Amino acid sequence: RVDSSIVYRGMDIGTAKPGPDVLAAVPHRLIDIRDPAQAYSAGAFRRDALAAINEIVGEGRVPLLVGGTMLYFRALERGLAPLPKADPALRAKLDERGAREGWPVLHAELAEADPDAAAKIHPNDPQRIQRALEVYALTGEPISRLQQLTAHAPVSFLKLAYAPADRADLHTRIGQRFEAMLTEGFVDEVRGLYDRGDLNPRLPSMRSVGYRQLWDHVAGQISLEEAIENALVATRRLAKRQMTWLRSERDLVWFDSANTRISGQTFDFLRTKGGIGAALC
RNA sequence: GGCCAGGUAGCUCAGUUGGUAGAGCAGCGGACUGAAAAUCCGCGUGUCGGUGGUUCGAUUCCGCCCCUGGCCA
Repeated sequence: RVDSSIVYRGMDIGTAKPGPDVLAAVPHRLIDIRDPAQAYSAGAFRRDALAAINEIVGEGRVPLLVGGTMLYFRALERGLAPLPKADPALRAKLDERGAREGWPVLHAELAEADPDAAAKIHPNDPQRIQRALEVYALTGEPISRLQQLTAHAPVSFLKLAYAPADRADLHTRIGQRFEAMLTEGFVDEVRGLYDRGDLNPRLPSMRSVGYRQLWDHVAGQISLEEAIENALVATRRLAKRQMTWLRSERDLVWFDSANTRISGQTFDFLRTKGGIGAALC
């Protein structure tokens, strides 16, 4: 699975994780490999995914990659630069400075160390300013230079996109899916995570769509109605960003909701082609 | 049936002493290299309820009609 949220144990309903019956019938990788208190990353995904792909190919089988975390697909396909991984202590320090001095100040600092990166990063984008400064502090090298060393992945894909052609239809489906999640007990799932006591809303896991908004409700800050509306808005926006990624992909075969039975043919096609499948949903 | 208050963007509303209108939210487009379900950037999308009249010009003023809410019958 190419999915940044489904990696977390105990986050089942809100991530639309496949149930035990499906998992038993179709072997899935990269599910339930992290606790919600931990972080996952594009780099970790790339490492894990390549290992899983090698293993599956070694068994003479065809790996099928499915999911909607488009950065992970891109990291896998186009590779990642040799950058250091996150340094939580350093990030905490930068966060603190950003809150106190304002991110434009840190952006100005970045402009001194790495003008190229600063030119590409907006002064209001804390996450990227922080990352660029982090890389510079850790390596003494500008991130803009290191990114040029990106090595492509040793794999090739057949890329299939599956998305409703009509936006109104997409929004209707989002509403229905969220309704179903609530019926399955999504609120209780979030309450359980809240009650653990060691999680907080700044964690990557708890920033996930649905969890973040229901967390606000469970914490008593907003009503359930508001939380639901906020979650729906966040889901629609997520879907829109995924569409933006898909539109920027080349060599993509599109399917919409009217044409869902693609697995049989596609799989045969993949076997004869000897490639690796990728479904971007 | 009578009186009053409203009818402006998808929603909630502002505004124009008469020169065809703007905020928030929603929405749409884009960026994206170890947090990515994240983070950030950009964009008003409109028969100003309808129809006559006054006027060089009406969303704005006047008449009639329609709709919504409240009060009185």
